[in-house]
Amino acid sequence: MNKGEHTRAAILDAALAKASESGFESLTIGSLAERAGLSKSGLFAHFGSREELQVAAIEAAAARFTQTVFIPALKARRGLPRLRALFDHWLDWTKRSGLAHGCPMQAAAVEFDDRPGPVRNAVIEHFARLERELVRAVELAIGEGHLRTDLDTGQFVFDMMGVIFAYYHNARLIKGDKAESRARAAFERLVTAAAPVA
Amino acid sequence: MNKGEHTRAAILDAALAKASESGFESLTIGSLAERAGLSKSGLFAHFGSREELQVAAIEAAAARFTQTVFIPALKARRGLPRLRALFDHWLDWTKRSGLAHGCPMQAAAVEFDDRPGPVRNAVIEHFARLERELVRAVELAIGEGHLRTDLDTGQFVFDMMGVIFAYYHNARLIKGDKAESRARAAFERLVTAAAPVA
DNA sequence: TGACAAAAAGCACGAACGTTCGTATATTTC
DNA sequence: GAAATATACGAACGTTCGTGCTTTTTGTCA
Repeated sequence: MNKGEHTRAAILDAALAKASESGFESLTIGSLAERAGLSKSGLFAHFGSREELQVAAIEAAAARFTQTVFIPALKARRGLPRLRALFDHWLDWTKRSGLAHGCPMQAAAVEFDDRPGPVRNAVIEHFARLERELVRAVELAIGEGHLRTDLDTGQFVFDMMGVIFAYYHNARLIKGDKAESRARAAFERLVTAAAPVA
Repeated sequence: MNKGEHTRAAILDAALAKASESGFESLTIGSLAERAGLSKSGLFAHFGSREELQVAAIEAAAARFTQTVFIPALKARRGLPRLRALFDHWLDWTKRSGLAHGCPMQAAAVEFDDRPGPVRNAVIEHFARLERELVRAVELAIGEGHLRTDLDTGQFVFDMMGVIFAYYHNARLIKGDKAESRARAAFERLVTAAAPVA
């Protein structure tokens, strides 16, 4: 890896950590340069603009999500086990990837849902791909005979995302210690309701 | 109402509209003054600081939520009908209160979940009260015989909030037109699963 | 080791930030 | 109507914002 690519990666690391704490809107050139141990202009040179920096940070977060959630889940047997693995890794992916202060993608989704532009497009793209992959995983589980054949896959994914959102809300804002157990219980109820008819 | 209180209310109206669009962090004195037709200093005099302005905006949003969601729901018969009314009004409360660009409380929850201070405290207080009221509504439904007596009320509220979060995510970011029908379907499944044993 | 490219820093800019003044004009109270 | 208070204004503060330009340092390879 080049020197330039190396520092660029380091900058994005710092950017993700900061975005996890206080959102992507807090990604200012100055504060990020200080955190990364660079001068403003030195950092700025790596990205053409602040917006490009934000987009790069979104893409870095998405890549890390893939690396922390999807890739490891492939080790589980396909079907329901893999779907469970996806859910498990999704629950604690922020901890496992050093972003202990919350899911940056969710923050980005809320911050940019009404602000058209490249950043919003990047966020939308990530969630669209995430949804596609989840639907595919559910379909695989159906194919393996682990879930009902007449299951509404889109609805299942919708419900699953709701559980995740509720978990992050509870764990981060309220600091409720029951968040994880409730999230798991909710997911189990989802799976049970989608089980094949006996 | 005094002249001062009147303009203060007008400022908070503008603040809520802006926060609905682009979050509470976007509530700058200058831009808000321009939108409200005041000078920066004129607006500033109504609040001791930007932070106090943000807190006031949170409280105004919470009050409007109460007015748009809870108060009208009291007209429904207590028990399950009222719980349904709460869910219905919660789904479209942003439209019905002129905040078409999304739920400001959810935005605030994500923006401030890791930033201690008065703003965060105000957000936490709102969600704590919301949760209390929801639990109470569920308990009433149990008392009326509309829901199982052994229902885990906290879990039910957790699930219900998940549905709402998934709805707002889908409707706002993805602009999915199925968001509402899926949210209603998810809530119905929740209610069915919590129905009394026959 | 020297030449050349890449990377980082230095410097400056206009604009916007929150905040503090002093002052002028409405509004309320007597 | 006079006195007192509320309300709003405009100017300026020091700071930070994003973004250009130029210069210096650093890395890379013949």
